[in-house]
Amino acid sequence: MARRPTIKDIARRSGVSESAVSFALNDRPGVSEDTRARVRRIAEELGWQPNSAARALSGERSGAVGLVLARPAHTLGVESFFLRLVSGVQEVLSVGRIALLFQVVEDVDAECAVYRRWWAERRVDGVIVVDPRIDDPRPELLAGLGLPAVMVGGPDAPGPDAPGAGDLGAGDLGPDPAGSRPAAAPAVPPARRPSTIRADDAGAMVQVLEHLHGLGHRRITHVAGLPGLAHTARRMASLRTWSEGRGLGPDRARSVVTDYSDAEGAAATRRVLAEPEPPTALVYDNDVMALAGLAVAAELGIPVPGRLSIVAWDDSALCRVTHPRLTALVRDTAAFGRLAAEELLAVLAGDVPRTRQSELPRLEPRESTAPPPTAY
Amino acid sequence: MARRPTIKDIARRSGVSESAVSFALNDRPGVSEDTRARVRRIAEELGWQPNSAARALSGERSGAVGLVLARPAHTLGVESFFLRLVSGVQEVLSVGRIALLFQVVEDVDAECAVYRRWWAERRVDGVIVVDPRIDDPRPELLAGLGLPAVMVGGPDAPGPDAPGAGDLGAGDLGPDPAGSRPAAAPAVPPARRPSTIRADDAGAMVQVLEHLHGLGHRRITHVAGLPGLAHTARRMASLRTWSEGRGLGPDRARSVVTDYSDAEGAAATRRVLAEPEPPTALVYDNDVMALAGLAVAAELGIPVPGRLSIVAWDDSALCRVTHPRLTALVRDTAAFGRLAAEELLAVLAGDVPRTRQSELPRLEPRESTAPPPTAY
DNA sequence: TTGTATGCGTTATCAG
DNA sequence: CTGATAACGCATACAA
Repeated sequence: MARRPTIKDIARRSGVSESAVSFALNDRPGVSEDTRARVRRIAEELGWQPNSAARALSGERSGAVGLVLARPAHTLGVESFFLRLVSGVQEVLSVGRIALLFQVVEDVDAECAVYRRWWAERRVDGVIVVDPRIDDPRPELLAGLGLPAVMVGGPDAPGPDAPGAGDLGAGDLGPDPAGSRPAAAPAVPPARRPSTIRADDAGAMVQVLEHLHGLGHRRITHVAGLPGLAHTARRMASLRTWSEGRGLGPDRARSVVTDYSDAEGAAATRRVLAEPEPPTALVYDNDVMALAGLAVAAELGIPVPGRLSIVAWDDSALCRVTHPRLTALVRDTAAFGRLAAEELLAVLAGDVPRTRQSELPRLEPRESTAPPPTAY
Repeated sequence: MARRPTIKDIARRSGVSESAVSFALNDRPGVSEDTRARVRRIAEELGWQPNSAARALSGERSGAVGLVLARPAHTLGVESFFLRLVSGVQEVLSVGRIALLFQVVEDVDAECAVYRRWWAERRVDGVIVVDPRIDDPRPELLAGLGLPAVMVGGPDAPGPDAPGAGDLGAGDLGPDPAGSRPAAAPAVPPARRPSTIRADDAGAMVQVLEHLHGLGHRRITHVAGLPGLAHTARRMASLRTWSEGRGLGPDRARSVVTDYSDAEGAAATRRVLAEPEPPTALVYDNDVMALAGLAVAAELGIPVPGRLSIVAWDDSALCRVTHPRLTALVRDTAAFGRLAAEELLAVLAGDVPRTRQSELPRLEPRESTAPPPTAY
């Protein structure tokens, strides 16, 4: 590989010392404006860029953040969401010349292993964590490692956001880096806990339900995603609360869980539509399942929205290419990613981890929702 | 962040020198089996991992490869393909503990800028390049930088694969790292040109056309993707060659280009179906457009496959959730990614860049293809 | 077989 | 304001 210019080259060409060059290039005082300008010009000419390894070695900063996607192999409904999220994340990172390390793994255990490795190798300065779970081991792990992190789509009701004293072990080798589970780990100072970007799943669910209720629907089924995910739980809880408030029992409004796949989405649809009193409206936790549901309805000869209304959680091109086009919950996923990246940069800059709220999604009514047949 | 163990810690604990530890850990001769075992045990205990920055600095290797996705904002049809590709890439990289740097940018110019920056920062040891184009500036650029690369889905007819002598300039600072286009760059030694992983688009296209022709179709339209992409050109050329061989003029078999979006896919479908002698079969270059086309047909009251057959290039969950389910060209995208990663590792290990062929895709007939009405 | 001495490119700490 | 000099953690050529 062709040789790349170093600070030494610049120093030689500009006739000053290496440290002067370093100062000039990093906007530090201790160098005359004249010299600074000249050094910069020469650096520019030579196409110099700081060697990231050298900088990391001396500066304790790798200039990279990580993102791991644990996906259970056959589940691909979240992809569109995911790529838009990453795109937003990078909009923010790239201005700070921060690189993104990306890894796809099979499950959360593997994900944790990646975090440990990245930490031990000093590969990343922080991580963005997606798909928060119930009893999630990751916040503890990351806090224990002292690896700054942002949980994307964190809990609706986070613990107290205590600003932080508390320094984790000036101790010797960190918390058992090779070792087993963080289960027995001691309580972690709140200041090192990951930040959280909250999506208002509860509010969004109410919005959807009110839309359907307003149209006259009284039998609604929520075809939820993986039950282990925090946002699934939040949506289900929100539905329960809402339906109690509306005086609808679990026979009228309920959630059924799936693994997000088209197969389970279709199966769930078939099951509930075969009941003696089938729902008149279905809310799907992603676009792929909504499509699968629509296909099942077509197959059964059930007109949408004539006899069945369908709502997709999360919009995508898919929701607009069906016939009828799907009513969907639209959110600005790239903005979500930007917010997460900004928060991570803030934490890296020394801010106390905190919880931030993203915008409430907007329900976009299209052709797949209408009053139920009984309303006529 | 908690302190991480270094080689020095291991040396102290095991009572040998740092270099002995280094030898032991890197499987180099010059250390007794006894010592090696002990050192390893202690390293394990301490949870030691090599500091990637230090290793990169001394070893000239960053232990990371890069992948840039230039996507024109509203185009998201390739996503499913892309994530599966990345997943396959990582299966291979992760065994070698190579990290993947991932970046999403707006266009090819920005992509080139990323390569230059990564090169100058020594961020990556090599890159995987996707979406080869006609008159692609990237191979020249990468060859000039001396950055090992693999083009995924490269040309069907690559230049001669000359094994390589030729060393690019022991020259001073490499090829104009800050500078403008590689246009005026001198011819690049073949040995530094990127490797190529070929997908047999031509063969796949013939397969699709033969399937349709066998069913009786004589008016076929290929709704192609972005015309600037090499694989689009290959598919179009293949269709032309095939149709000439079959004696079908451009009024019977032809390609129309789009930008891959559902909108243009739908528009193209509407346009061709409105012609006096509309095609009886449509081949779409991605799944999203195929879905859009299906929706248009539904809207126009044209039964599929009764009066119109539809084929999707690239399978995904989407093709299985429609009604009817879409006949699709299935390829093992993860295997494609694995192959690309293996080739990159080989080049990094010193192999001469070469061209490798991935498996021919398989056409999976489903419910969207049938004989045309005129065949009855 | 083992320990010592350098270098990798930067940043940071000192003296001048 | 400037210029040596020492880290940072690892690899390696060389001496013991």
